[in-house]
Amino acid sequence: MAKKMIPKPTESELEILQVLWQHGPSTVRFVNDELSQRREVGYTTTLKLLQLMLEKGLALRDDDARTHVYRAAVREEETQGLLLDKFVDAAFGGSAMKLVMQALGNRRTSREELAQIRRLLNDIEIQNDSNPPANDPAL
Amino acid sequence: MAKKMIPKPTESELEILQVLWQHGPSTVRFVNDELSQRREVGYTTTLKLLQLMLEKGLALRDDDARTHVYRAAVREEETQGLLLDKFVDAAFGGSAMKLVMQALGNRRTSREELAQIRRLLNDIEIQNDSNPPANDPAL
DNA sequence: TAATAAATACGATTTATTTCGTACTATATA
DNA sequence: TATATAGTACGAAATAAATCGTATTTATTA
Repeated sequence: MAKKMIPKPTESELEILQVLWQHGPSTVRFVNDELSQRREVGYTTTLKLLQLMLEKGLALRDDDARTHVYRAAVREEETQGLLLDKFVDAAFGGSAMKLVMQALGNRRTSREELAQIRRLLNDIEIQNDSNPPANDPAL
Repeated sequence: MAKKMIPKPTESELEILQVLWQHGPSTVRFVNDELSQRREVGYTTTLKLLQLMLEKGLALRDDDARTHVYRAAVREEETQGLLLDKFVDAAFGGSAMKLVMQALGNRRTSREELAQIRRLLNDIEIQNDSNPPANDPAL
């Protein structure tokens, strides 16, 4: 039996998750204020979204006090990874490479960021070398 | 005045665009056959989608013959870039860096692909050097 | 030529998502 | 304490997207 089967967040839910990830446990008021900085959104709309997220298992809440406090029930990296997979499939026909090239090619990337990527690349190559694939043509 | 204001394709429309980008101008029948390999979808559903895409300016068609031929009206890289921007915002809080690190970190990347990225990194650094930002701390 | 098959057109339904109004309850304050 | 304020609950409307059924037309073939 599947453990929980938490669904993929919708656009609006993701927007809220960003707030919760970034700021930690928050009241509806706070989340709504944050969202309102980006676009117009009614208080009860945000409330309803958070209630739905609770039902879906995307959020948890502490309702001991009158003013409830919500927090993310899904981890940031995990969720991003999931969404990334779907996105690579949907928009790049499954090629993560094409996505990376686009992301790097089409925007300004600072020296520090470039260095960061180089370090990651090095790490990956070390991984590859100490753990070569069974069908490595070099073998 | 905005030139055309072609809307962002929906999930299903994107799926169809992938077919058109990959195979070129296609009949409804062909597109539907391709989609059917991935999931169940009725012929008239695909037809309707293509008709909507035509209205929205996402697709063009040649209806000289009885059997119409549709083709993409938007370029692949351009559309991917647009969607990528939105996605980085929605899922990664605007940090393309985080996205790239995730994409590279969480999946197997071959030596050839790694080399390809290094080449791109080099190109970008050369660009940066010949065209340094006004507030470059190194200056 | 009559019947069958293959295609388009398009309204209508279904499903998912977002938004909001209103009722109700608890707290704060004049 | 009475009133105003801030909060939650929740149904329902509004919107967006996908799906489908059926009518109609054109081509194929028996």
